[in-house]
Amino acid sequence: MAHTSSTHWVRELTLERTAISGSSTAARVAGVLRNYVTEGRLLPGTRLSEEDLGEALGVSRNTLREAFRLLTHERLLVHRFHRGVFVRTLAVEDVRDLYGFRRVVECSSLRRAAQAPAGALDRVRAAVEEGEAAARRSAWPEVGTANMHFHQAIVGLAGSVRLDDAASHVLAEQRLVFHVMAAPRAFHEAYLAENRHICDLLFDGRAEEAAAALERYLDEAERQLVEALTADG
Amino acid sequence: MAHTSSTHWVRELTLERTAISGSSTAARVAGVLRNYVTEGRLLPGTRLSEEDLGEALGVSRNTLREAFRLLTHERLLVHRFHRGVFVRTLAVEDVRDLYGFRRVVECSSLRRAAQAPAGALDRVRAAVEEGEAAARRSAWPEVGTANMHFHQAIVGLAGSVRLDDAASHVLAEQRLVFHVMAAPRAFHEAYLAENRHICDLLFDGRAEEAAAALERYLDEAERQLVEALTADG
DNA sequence: GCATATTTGTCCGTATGTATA
DNA sequence: CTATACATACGGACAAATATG
Repeated sequence: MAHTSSTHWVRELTLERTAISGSSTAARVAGVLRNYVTEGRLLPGTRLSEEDLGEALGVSRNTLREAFRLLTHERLLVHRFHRGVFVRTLAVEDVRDLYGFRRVVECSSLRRAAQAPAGALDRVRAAVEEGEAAARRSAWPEVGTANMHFHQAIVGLAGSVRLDDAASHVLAEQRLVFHVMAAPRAFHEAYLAENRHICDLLFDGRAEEAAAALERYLDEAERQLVEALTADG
Repeated sequence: MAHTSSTHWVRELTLERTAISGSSTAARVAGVLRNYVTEGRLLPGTRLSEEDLGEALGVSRNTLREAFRLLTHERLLVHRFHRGVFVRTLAVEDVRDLYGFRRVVECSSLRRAAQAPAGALDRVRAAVEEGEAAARRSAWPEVGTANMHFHQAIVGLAGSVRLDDAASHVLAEQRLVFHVMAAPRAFHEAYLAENRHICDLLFDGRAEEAAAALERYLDEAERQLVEALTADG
């Protein structure tokens, strides 16, 4: 029986069994777990028991393992042989790596904004406004989500779905480390004005300045996260 | 029974059963299939039957599906719901997408060469020399491989393993479309001098010029591939 | 260090739903 | 419309490795 400790969060898991749905069961299970991880309800280091989870979600071990594999490929989970799967724990070098990726991809995408596909620029502005609106409502988790949309929209300026895809994985992984910030509100809030500034430069056709601003922005965010990581762990 | 048409290539499949080997069975299966795809022995559009392949390789369907997932994640295979997995067929828009990714990632990595980690620059030069040596031996497939190493080394200048990873998938996917070139020798040979030129600019500290040269290079390669694709497809 | 219990790794058989001929 | 072939998903079995006492 479930003697293991991690029974709290398992209990509240549910899987939408509605309709036939185009996607597979494993994909839906992966979606549920992905939300739990990115929303911080499943913390890094937690072990995901095949038996407990399978029972809670009402799926077989084989399908559950399929969902695990999907999330392992996205780097949200890690698989240790004969020991199980765990929510990924990011180290300092992982954070540096993530920002190295983002500096290359996001800044370069900004510089190419002049050749951006139709509608891509508008999605950048929409993400900025989404964040500002959420801040006015004091909905801080949504501010964080809007911030992710902003950066995803910047990558979208390059017009490559493969680049969008790689960026979305990196941004999801990024959420594994946001929870170390003691004051997430202040952390995300500070970047609202930065996003607006970059957006305005972009619509002014000053792509090079926008890219430079974003680079300073990413440097600062990396510095803050590394500091928080080394402080407590 | 094997009534399906695709029995020729399945027959010659073998899986190294030697030793315990550090890697999993699925990883070895994926390696065998990856080689078949990148070497052009398994052509785009071919369906991979779970039953036939599992029997030929002597592995269970579960293990085989794991291998399929690995290769699907690399975009070498596509998975159509309830229809099976197929060797990916690239369309013109895929080629444009690939080069969109490469323009952003490779050119931006070149521009950051000044902050490249130790040894990264040397790996660029080594790849250039590897290609030149292979050309002197008239080993054209190896010239193609060295060319991939060159571009991978350029991305390595950015110093992000996640970026390296994304780039390696894109470069592997690129091989799905090389087979449409009627004269692969001429295609790869033409870029040997370009690689050397970019490498020299890089070692001269003229990163911006190197990035501009690479951009023209990628534009030209894309144009050639699109032309070849629209001609016969 | 040893013996036991638990968990994962691998594989099989089968039932059901879906697409194609 | 029927039949066939196949992927999807489940449940069970046993081996192998790990964790626990």
